[in-house]
Amino acid sequence: MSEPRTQDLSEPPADAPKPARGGKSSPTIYDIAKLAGVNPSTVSRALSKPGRVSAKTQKLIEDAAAQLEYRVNPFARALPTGRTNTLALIVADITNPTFFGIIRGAEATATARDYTMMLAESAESPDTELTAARRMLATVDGIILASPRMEDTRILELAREKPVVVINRQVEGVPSVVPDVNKGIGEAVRNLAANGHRKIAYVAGPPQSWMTARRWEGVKAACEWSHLECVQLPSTKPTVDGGRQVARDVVASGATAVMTYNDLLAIGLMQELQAAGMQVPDQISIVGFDDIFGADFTTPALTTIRSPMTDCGTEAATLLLDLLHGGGEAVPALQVETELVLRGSSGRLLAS
Amino acid sequence: MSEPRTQDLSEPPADAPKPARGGKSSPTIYDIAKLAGVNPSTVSRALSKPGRVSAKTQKLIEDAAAQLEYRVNPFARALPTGRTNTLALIVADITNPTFFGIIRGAEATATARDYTMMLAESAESPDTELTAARRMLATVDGIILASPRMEDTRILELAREKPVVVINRQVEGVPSVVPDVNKGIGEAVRNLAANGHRKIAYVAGPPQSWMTARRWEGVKAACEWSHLECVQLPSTKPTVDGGRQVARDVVASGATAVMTYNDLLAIGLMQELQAAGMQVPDQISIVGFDDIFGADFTTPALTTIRSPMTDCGTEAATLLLDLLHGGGEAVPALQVETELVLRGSSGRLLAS
DNA sequence: CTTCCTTTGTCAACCGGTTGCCAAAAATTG
DNA sequence: CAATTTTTGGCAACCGGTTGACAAAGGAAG
Repeated sequence: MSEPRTQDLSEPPADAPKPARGGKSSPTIYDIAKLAGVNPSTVSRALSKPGRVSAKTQKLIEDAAAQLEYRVNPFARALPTGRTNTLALIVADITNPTFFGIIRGAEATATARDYTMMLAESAESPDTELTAARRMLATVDGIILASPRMEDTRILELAREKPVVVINRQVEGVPSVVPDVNKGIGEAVRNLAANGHRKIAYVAGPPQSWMTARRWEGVKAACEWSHLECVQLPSTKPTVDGGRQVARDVVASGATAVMTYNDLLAIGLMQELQAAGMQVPDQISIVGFDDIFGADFTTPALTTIRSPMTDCGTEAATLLLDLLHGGGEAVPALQVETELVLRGSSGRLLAS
Repeated sequence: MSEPRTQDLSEPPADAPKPARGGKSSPTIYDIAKLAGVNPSTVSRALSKPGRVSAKTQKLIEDAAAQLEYRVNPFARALPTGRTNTLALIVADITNPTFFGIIRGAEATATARDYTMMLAESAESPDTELTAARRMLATVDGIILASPRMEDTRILELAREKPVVVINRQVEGVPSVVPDVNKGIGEAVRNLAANGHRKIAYVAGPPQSWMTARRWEGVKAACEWSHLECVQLPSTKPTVDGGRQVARDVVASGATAVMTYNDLLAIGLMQELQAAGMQVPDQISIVGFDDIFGADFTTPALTTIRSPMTDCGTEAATLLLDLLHGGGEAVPALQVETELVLRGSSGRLLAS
C-alpha cells in the first residue's frame, strides 16, 4: 500500500480485464480521495479552487496526487465546465513566413499561461477556413484568426459562440491586433524621395485581404505628403511567382521604385527584373513588406517594412486569454508599430 | 412541434436560465432522441456505429440531427471511449522551414481522415519537448515527433502510453519515417567529382541530431566510392548564423566543395564566403540539405539535396492513423527518397 | 458557556455521450 | 403456422471530473 509504485507497473495489465485505454488507465481523483481519506469533491476543490480547503487537507491531497502521479483528465473537466485550456489559431497559409512569428508568439504566450494551442490552416480558402474554425469551435476556449479570408459576417457568427481575436484585419465588434503601417510606410517613402525617386508603384495583394487596402492607403497618403506620384498595380497572387508575373507591368508603369504588398512578391519581382538585366537598386528600388524569414537571403538583401508579427501573436493571445479570464471588456483594437528595415534593394536612383 | 426551427432560435436564451456556455448551449443526442421519438442510445448508435440500426430509424435520426444542426460534443465522446480524433505533432523548431512540409503533409492527411492536428514546438530543447509531449499525451490519440531531441528512453516511455511515430530518426521498436539520404548524396558527390572537385567538407549539425550522423556517413561512403577526400567540420548551431561562423574553418580545410547538414548553414556559409570576396561556385561549390523555402532566393540559387518533407509528414500521419485503426502492427520503418536539386551554387571548379 | 458566524468537507446531481445486456420485433426456417 | 434465429431498440451504468446546497466543525463574540 505504501509502496505500490513498482507493482503498479506490472499489475494493471493483470487485474484490469479491459484496459481499453492505450496503456494503463491513469489515477483519478477517486484514487486520491481514497489515499488521502477525503471525499472526491474535496480533492476536486483542492486541485482547482485555491483556498477553498484548509491548508492541512490541501497538503494531504497534493502529496497523494504527487505520489500517484495524478494528472487531470481534460475531458472529464471539460465536460461539465466547457473549459478546455486550449486555443485555436487559424492562419491563411502555414508555409507563408509571415505567419511564423504569429504562430510562435501565440504559442509561447499560450504555453506560458498553461494553455495549449491548436493550429490549423485554411490554405487561403475562405471555405476551408470556416470549416476549420467550426470544427475547432467545440474543443477550444477561444480562437485567433490570422489574416482571415472569410467574410465579416462569418467572423461575427463565430464570435457569437466563443471569444475571437483577429490579426491583420478589423471587424466591427471583434477584438483585433493590427500593425500600424503608417510609420513604416512613411519612413520608406521619405527614404525613397530622398534618394531621388519621383514615381512609386504599389503591387497589391489579394483583394479579399483587408491589409492590402490599408497598405495602399498608407502608400498613397505618404506619397501625397512627399509630393510623389504613385500608382497601384494588381498581382495574380501574393507569392514569389506572382511577383515574377507582375514585373512587366512594373517596368511599364515607369515607376523607379516599387513597394509590394509582401516580401514574397518583392522577391519574385526582384528575381525577374534581375533576370531581365536590370540593376537593383541602381535602376529600380524595391521595398517589401513584413521582413519575412529569407528576406535577407537575396542579393541585394531586401529592404522591407517590418511588421512585428511575433508581437502580433503575443498580443492576440494575451488579449484572448484576458477576455477568457474576464479581463478587458472593451473590444480593443491593438496596434503594433511597423518600421523600415533598410537593406540593399533600395537606394539612390542612378541616371540611366 | 413540426416547425420548431424559427422558435428555437429565439427560445433558448429565454428558457435556459443559465446558459453557462459561451453562447446558446448546443443540441444533444437527447434532443435528437426526443425529436425522432427514439431512445438516446439509439441515436448514439445511429451516429457512430454504421449498420447497427435499421435504415428507417437511421434516416429519421439523421434528419432530426440535421434539423437541429447537431454536432457531437467531443469531450462527452472522449470521456468514456478515450478516442479524441486528435493527433499531436511536435517539431523541434516552428521557424525552421524544414518542418513546414512535415506540418503541412501531416495536417492535410489528418484533416482528410477527419482528425484534428495539434502542433507544438520544443524550441530545440529536449526538456520542453518532453513536457509538451506529456501535456498533449492525455488529449490526443497519437503523437508524431519530428526530429525529436529527447533521448530514446523518453520516446519509448511515450510510446508505451500512446502510439508514436518519429520522423527523421530511428528508435528501436518505434515506427518511423526517414529520408533515405544515400541516393541524393550519391548524386551530389558524383556531380562534384565530375566537376573536378577532389576534397569535400561536410559541415555537421547538432550532435544530438540523429540525422547529422546519417548524412555524414552517407557523404563519407559516397566520397570513398568516388575516390574523393572528405572531412567533417563541426558547427555551432544549424542556422544561418552558424553557417557564417563556420566559413573560416571551411576555407582553412582546403576543400573546394562543401556539403552542409542543412540549407540554413549553406546559406549563411555562402553569404560569409561571398562577403570575403570568394566566387561561388567558381572557387567553391556549396551543396545544402533539405531544399527549404528560400533556398532559391540566394544568388546563386542554392544547390541542395531535397528531402521530401511533405511526404514524410503525410506518411507519418498515415502510419499513425493506420496504427490507431488497428492496421499494420509490424513497427515499420518507412523510407522516402532524396534527390539532388542542381542550382547555381555548385559547379565546375575554376583554377584560381 | 451560549450564541452566532465562518470555514471546511460531504452528498448528490450533472455534463453528454457510449456500450453491455436484455427483451421485443422482425425475419427465416421447418 | 409455430419454432428459431437474427435485428433492432431500450434500460441503465459508466467515463472523471465539477458544483450548489447543506451540515458539521471550529472560532469569535457576548
